[in-house]
Amino acid sequence: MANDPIELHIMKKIFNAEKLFFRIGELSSMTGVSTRQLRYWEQKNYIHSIQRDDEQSARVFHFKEYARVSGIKYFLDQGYSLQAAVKQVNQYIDVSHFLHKFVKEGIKTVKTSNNTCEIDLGWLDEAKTQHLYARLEDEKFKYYVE
DNA sequence: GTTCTTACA
DNA sequence: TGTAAGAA
Repeated sequence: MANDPIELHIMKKIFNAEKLFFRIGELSSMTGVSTRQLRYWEQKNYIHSIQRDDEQSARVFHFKEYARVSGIKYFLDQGYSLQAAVKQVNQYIDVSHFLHKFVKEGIKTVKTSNNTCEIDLGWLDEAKTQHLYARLEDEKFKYYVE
């Protein structure tokens, strides 16, 4: 069974981050950002919570907001203004989207056995005559065309 | 007990 | 941005 290819959509089901939600108190203790700040940042449209039934009900934040808040907090601690910190975080989130897209589309199948790994990176050419593979050898990835 | 808004420092 | 109030 160890040689069965790993399917990425199964991994996504095993760890489905889309289902993670937090209330303001949790998000605050997770990030070290006060609830007062979180409410203010949301009012400024720097972060967003999920649609509420009415303005009096508790905010609910998606896990992606945890990454955003943590990022803003990081750059704030580095001395950036709140505005500049948000701008920095937006750039990093853009990069993370590109990387996610790259992994999602670029990795076809993964085979593993005994601490080795082979990743099928798909067709190398338009004519689809050659596949590009990455293999783990001696703790390092090497690339092959076959 | 937690979160909400509003208001003041 | 922190803190305190009273309500939900």
